[in-house]
Amino acid sequence: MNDDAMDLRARNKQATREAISHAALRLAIEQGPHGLALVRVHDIAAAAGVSSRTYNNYFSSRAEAICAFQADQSRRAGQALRSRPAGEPLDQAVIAAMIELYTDPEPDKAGLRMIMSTPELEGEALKAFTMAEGPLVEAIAARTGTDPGRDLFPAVTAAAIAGAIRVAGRHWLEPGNTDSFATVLRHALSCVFPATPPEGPRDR
Amino acid sequence: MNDDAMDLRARNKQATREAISHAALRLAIEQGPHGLALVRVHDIAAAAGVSSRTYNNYFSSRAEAICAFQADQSRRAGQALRSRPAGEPLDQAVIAAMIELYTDPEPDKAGLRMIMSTPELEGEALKAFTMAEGPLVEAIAARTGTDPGRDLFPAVTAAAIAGAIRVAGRHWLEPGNTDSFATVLRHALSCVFPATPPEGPRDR
DNA sequence: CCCACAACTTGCGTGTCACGCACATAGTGC
DNA sequence: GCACTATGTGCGTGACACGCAAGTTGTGGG
Repeated sequence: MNDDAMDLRARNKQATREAISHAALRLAIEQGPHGLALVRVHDIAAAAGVSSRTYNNYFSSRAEAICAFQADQSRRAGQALRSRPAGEPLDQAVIAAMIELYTDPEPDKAGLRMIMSTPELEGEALKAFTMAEGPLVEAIAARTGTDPGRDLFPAVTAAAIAGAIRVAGRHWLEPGNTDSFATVLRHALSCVFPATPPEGPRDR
Repeated sequence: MNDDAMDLRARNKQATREAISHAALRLAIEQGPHGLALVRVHDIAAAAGVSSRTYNNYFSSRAEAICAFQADQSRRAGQALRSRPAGEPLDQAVIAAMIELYTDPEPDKAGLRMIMSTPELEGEALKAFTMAEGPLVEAIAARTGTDPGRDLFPAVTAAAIAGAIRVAGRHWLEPGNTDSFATVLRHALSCVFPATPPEGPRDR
């Protein structure tokens, strides 16, 4: 995260990666959901200032490059939950952590609309949201004292959270909606926790 | 579903579609998760008895063909839930409907392992599971008397259910597991409904 | 300060793929 | 039986993913 913590090589690599994914998303937004096929690999690479071959060293498909930002954000979900106070109940911790992660800053509506409403990107977008689950499972298990290998609760809850975030994004993009993303996300996550989950480890 | 309800054209089309997807899945399983690149479009088409061009008229990627069966099953989720008795509580209806849909017959372990543990298929597999959500939203909304356009509960719950089914599949495939899929699925879905959802329409 | 090594970028060649187009064939309804 | 439409097929084209080898840039030891 902090550039000073990496050597020059790692910083350059990170910068190249971000330049490519940023260029890919920008060009995709320019063409809109229906003109994705017009965004050539050559154009993305040129816009990022690298060769087409280098683009392929970082991403193996346009979809992967376009959705990279979303995927990176999802990867931070576990860390966001872990950074909440230890005593905080799971539902409150999850809601606070996810709102902080996904609304700082407010998501780019055009970018989110691009990756969530383009059929060719659908699979990669789902992968991006699903990437939050792995880290979340560990964080939830640690907070609730359950064993993710024996108890399905952490994995199911993580999947439900990721699904709620996705649903919140879809709802936020709808034309008539005027609420902030934080508001929508809070409502969506509240549906995941209608009641506080049971105390201590569960049987099986 | 019933062939007699379709004319000859539709039956032939359905048969071709199934022949292609079945051949694709079979060849993929033969090569295993690591040899997916060796399964050529030409081979799939030949195994299904059609030309490569026809294969492309039905599916636009190998992943789509291989995961077609899973996708078709997900599309029936809404109908499965609607076929439960009207008075049955949501949680019981969902659990009964999903167990019936996904364990009749017991899933093919090799096929499920193929689509769930092959990186190149990950996006398409997620799309396949997510396809259950649309029909489920309508069925849940109808059963709970909520408006899916105003209330996020049906969509979030549908996403949670689809996620639970996916988690159950992953857990069922783990080496040490000896339970039937119905058992695993029941446990996973129970995590989605720790308490009965509130009665009647919800605010917002 | 310099040099050997490792990491990264780049150009080229190859095999595969998705898809538009035009034509052949099969099913349908009058 | 006859037009009409839907579907299957062969061919050609443009794009892409990736292996390979050579050039370039950063790193660390002497």
